[in-house]
Amino acid sequence: MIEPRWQKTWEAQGTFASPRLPQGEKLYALDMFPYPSGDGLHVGHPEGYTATDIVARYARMCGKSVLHPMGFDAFGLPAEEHAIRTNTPPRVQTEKNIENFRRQLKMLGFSYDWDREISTTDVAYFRWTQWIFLQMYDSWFDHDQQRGRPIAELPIPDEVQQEGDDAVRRYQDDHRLAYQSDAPVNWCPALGTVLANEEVVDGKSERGGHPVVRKPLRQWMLRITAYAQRLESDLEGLDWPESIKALQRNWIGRSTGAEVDFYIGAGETYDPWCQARRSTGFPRQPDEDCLRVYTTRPDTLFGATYMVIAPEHPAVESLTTAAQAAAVNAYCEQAAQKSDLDRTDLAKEKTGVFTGSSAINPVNGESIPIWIADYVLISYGTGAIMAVPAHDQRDFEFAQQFEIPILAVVDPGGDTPEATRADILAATAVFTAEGTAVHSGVYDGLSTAEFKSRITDDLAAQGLGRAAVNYKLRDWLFSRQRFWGEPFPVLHELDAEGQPTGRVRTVPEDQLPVDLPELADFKPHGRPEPPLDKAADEWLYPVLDGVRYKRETNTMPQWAGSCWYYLRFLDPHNASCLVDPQVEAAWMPVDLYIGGAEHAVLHLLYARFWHKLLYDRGVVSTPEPFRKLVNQGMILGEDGEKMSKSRGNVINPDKIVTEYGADTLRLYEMFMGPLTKSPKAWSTQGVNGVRGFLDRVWRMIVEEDAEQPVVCGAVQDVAPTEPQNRVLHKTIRAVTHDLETLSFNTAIARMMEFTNFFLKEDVRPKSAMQQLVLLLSPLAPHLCEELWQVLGHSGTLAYHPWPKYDESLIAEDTVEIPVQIQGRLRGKIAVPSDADRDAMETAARTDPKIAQLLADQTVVKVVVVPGRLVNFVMKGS
RNA sequence: GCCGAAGUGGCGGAAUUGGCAGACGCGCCAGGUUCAGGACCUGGUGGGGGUUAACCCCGUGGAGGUUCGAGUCCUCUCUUCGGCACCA
Repeated sequence: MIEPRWQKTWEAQGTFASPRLPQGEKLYALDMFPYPSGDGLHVGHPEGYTATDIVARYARMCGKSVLHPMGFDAFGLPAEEHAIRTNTPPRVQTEKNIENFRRQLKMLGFSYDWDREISTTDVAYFRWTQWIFLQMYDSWFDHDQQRGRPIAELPIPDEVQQEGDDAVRRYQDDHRLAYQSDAPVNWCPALGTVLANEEVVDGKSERGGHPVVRKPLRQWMLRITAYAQRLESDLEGLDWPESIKALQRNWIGRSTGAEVDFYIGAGETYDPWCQARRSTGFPRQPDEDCLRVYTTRPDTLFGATYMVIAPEHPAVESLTTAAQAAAVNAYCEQAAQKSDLDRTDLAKEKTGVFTGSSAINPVNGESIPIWIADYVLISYGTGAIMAVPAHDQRDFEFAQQFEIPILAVVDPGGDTPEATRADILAATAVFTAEGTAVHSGVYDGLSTAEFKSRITDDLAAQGLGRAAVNYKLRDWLFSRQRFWGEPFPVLHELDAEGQPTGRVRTVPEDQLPVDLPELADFKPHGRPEPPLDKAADEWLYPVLDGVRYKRETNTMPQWAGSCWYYLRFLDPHNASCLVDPQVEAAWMPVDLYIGGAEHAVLHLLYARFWHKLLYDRGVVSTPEPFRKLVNQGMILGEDGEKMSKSRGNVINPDKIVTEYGADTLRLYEMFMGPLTKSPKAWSTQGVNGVRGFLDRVWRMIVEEDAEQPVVCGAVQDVAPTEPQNRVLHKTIRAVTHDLETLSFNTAIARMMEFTNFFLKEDVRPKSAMQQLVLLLSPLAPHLCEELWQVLGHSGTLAYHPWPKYDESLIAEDTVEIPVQIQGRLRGKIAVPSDADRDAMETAARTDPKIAQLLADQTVVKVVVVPGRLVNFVMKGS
């Protein structure tokens, strides 16, 4: 077997070790590192990995310094579940799985620099994951400068300062990029454990089908929303698929509109309030006697016939009248029980309850009722809306349900596909698009766009509103109730009774890492608190500077380790910092990042967020980590269905390598179609075809049936003939171009054509054979190294200069040109390749067949494209 | 509902970006080789018509349009896949 032999050679000689710093042009080619599952490598993995490997090998032959690393994203739920099931430490199984993955990756001949291998579960690695968390904790976001800054630089307002140190501390805590908050968890009493979202199906545990309830728990959040603006606008400069950018933009969900305050005080105090607002302007925080809403359609203010606040809105209590109290309490309690899913998917009918109070519409002074309904989310905008039923689908449904008046204030100007103009103006149909204002006082007749900007300005002048931007993006719930994840480097201070004081202290940097404790067993302890609460006291209760603490027992989510692994590859063994700044500046950004589209949003957004914080804190030198991103397509089974054990259509890479070889697997996956095409169905016949091609390449160069591989007789040390040179140089040109554009399928097709041609040649110039071996080597490295040796070379070809093509050897003396009449193909002529228009037209007219067709016809126009075609246009066309 | 991607032979897919549609591979057909099977080699292979020759017509999901010329550009439309989905 030649493949394992070459793999050993590469490893023994350190062929693919990257230099600490690049010399000359650099290429950082990165794969999305895998989660080492117990099932081993899936054929989807080698697809992207082969693509980056080809690019990396090609770049080396072009003289670039290449960084091409691999590692493992090894924290995760399956290992934890396995540990619970077998009561063995998760690290044991994880390391077995990594070993298997490493074996499989090496078997495929990827040119990784294995000295840089990392796993997110390495203590020496997650030490720096914890360190980055400390940077988050130590940062606040300066909205004026749009960047994260050290918490020490946070300006403290005087009134806070006067309240004392505790107030200052709380104020800082409220501004940190990592902060604590109560967030609901999926608590399953029957299993006695907290479940991840993916372990909950229809409100029941995936395993066992036990009921799951939502229970608030103190957890860590990351303030990713602070970076929403930059995460969106910086997408523009990235060489990413537009579809992925669209997905991220959609996820960030920027919208523009206005915030407006509705007065909720007593009617007779409305005028003085308005007066006061005119002088004070729009306050940063709304005062108690108003309800602040966010709307993208301030132009529909005149059509607001009621308001809605979320059940969790702080004003619920004060707005509820005695008569409504019972109904409101019941409704809010019910809403609290529902999960987000229940509130969306299952709620076909709008629900809500009247508070008994009303507010005053600032544009016309009219009083409108305030309702509570769970179709308004506390987590978006201000948690309160003005409802314009005539021009919002949800409000329309709600108003119909509860018989609230509907007033049309936007004239569509004509019938729409859904409704007539008359229905819309009569408010019996909803219209949500833009139009012309009606029933809007002095604003009547304005277009939606004009109206929006005009009324926003007017409200701002009166101190009643202001332009505002909102994002769908939410802060990132960053803690998990798991034992197989990075511990937080955080300590909770305890008082003399052993109760938490509420003060938090971070583990000093020089005491990192905080390693995971050894657990006696892995069974759930039956409480919603994290499983690490079972750890031994010496881990759980450290004493620092004479103060006793309890460690944070939440762990970080799996995303944490993958947020920055691309940085550690640059300097994986550095014990004194995350990455040497000189090394970072030399290698970053990642030039090519290939992985599955399933990470389009979360991983790529989280990683960009972390990178931006590290950029703001001076750890990295680029604002974005991944310059070019490519998503490989999904590979389906032979039946065209997604591969799964239950369907029995899983293709095992080990089996393919055993039967056909690694080069065949690599080449086949690249030949299946465009890299990014998705999905692609596996075809064993296709694998066979590719194997046949590699066999023909071998036979083209090597003597068959010889004891030892020797160059076959047809391969001779002679200069190529003119046609041979043409094929050779065309192939070099096409393959070079195709590798640059990641069009591996066509590159392979071009080399097949080369092979088909030269197999028929009785004499095959050795120089041409060598060039082909070089061209094919990034794709099928084992075979090509072997052929290179057979052709008489001693070392590896991995750094041999890439073949160059000579345009003058490609050019033909004469070319065949299609002749068209009325745009239809009617004949072909052979002309000198440099023939001018006149010569081409003459040649076409002289062709017997064309001449006959042109006889008795009036040619009104002749289109001649030199080197391409001749087209005669007749009268009457 | 909104956003995005894609529809080309029996199949996977090419087409230097407006210039000979179907490269290359699979499959299939015929022939060669072989005890046989497989492997390998040679030739053919979009559909229809034709005196089976020359040649003609049709053809890139569908309908229009722009152009001397459209798989490629524009408008409308259908289908499939992926994502988001009470975000005011």
